[in-house]
Amino acid sequence: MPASPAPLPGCTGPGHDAACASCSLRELCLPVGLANEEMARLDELVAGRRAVRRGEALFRRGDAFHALYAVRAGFFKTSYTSEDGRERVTGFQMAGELLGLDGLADDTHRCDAIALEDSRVCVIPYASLEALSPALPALQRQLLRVMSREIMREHGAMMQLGGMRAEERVAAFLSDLAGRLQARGFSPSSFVLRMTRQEIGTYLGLQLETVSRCFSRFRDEGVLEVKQRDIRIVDLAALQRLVAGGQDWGTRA
Amino acid sequence: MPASPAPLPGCTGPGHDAACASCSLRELCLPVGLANEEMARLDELVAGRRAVRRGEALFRRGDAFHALYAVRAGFFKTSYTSEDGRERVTGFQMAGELLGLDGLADDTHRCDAIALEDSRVCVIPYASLEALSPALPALQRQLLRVMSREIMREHGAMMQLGGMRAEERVAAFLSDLAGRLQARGFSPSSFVLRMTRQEIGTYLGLQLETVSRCFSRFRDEGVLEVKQRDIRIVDLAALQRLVAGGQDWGTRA
DNA sequence: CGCTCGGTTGAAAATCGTCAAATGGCGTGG
DNA sequence: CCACGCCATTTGACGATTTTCAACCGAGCG
Repeated sequence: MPASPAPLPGCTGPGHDAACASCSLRELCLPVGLANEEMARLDELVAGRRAVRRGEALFRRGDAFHALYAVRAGFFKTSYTSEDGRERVTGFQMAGELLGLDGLADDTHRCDAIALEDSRVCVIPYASLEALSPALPALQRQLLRVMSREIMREHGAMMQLGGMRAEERVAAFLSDLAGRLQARGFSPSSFVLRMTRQEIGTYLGLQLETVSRCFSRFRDEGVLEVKQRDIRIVDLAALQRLVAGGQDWGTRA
Repeated sequence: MPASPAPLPGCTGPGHDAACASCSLRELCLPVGLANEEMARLDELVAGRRAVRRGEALFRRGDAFHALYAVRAGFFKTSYTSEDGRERVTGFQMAGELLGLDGLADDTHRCDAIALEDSRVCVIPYASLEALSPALPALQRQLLRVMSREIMREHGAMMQLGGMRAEERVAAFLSDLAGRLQARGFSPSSFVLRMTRQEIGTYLGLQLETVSRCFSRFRDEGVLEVKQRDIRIVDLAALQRLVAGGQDWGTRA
């Protein structure tokens, strides 16, 4: 790690403990495809880090938009909350994923971002990003790519859900989660859900009871081991078959 | 219209008949918020126009990505098609809306864009856009905004659908359509659907029969007049109440 | 130790998908 | 110009899935 000293012990200070160049997430984060020198400049941009404790908001709907956030560690959900207090989860974000893109549209965040466990993020002031962008075409390109990917993700994942039944949705959810965990070097088969059944439900467009029942059925079928939020995927292939099956009839005859 | 002569009679030539500055869609299209001089430069970028006849593809999944398209007139759908020929519609685009953003992620289009009526688009080569971008921060900003909006649109519209029942989805669909038509100076209450019930269905995650039944029910309730694809919205407020109601219980108890 | 919250499970009710048939428009070809 | 056939749409009946309502369990916390 050439650009920065070893990770600092205290991590809530103004500086950040790992430069982009030495960050283990650089292959999943904004710096994808940037040359070392470019990465260094992006690095200067990162205004600092912020710790968000479980249950706290990184930003809330209505907040002025002035920064993007890269999740460094932890787990977030983004959601809309209607006046009467009911919420719809729009996504779950883990390390290496970007938060705050929703604010670009009109300089105001349109959803809440809540930490589901104690988390840390890199703060990337948007003004600086914009200022630096002309000098770093690769960065701008990457930013657009990330956004495009985001569009595809929603577009893909969510739209597909439209044509799936409950079991298939839950299978898709678990399979997606497993894939993302694996990409980050975590076990794709054994993990702890950071969100409640209710949150999964509103994300998938299902009732919490239905989600619970799906978990139970998978357990009964030997596909999954479930103990509350501890999940062990026994037969990932089976889950993926379910997903594929559901996509297939897509719009069915 | 200072910059260009009146719309030319023949419109399939290499040039385009209305410069961005004089285009009636400039408030809805990429040029939003650009100064006149900036618009002129964007204008130079537009490599030309392309006519796409009903049923033809503007681009298909797998096509190399090299341009964005602004719909100048007409109506498109974007969709994924699985191997067995079933398709899922991911969106409908009308004049002033951008197509092709899906290709940014990895330089390959990930969905099909099909004209639902004879249409014309402005072709904006992405290489030029990227090259010009550093000199036109406002343009870049606008591009990001459009993408952010797109994300919110999907995220918003689609996610909401997750928690809605069939009637509410169809109401949301019609109400959204009415709003977009109005923004373009068309009648928001009387219009012709350019897509089939099936396409609406796959877009909303419903069966075509269910869509048809919803139309019929709305007709019976005096909310709508339906004659095949001719639609007249009699009571828009009622539709909007349905949508709001559906969002409210959002994730229900 | 009692409480609350999250999760599980059951049974009844409602919604939506599935299958089937009939109608009507539109374009093609005679 | 008309007849034919295909496709989109509508409508009905039935069945499957999912929601709703309700009760219960277990873990964590004051």
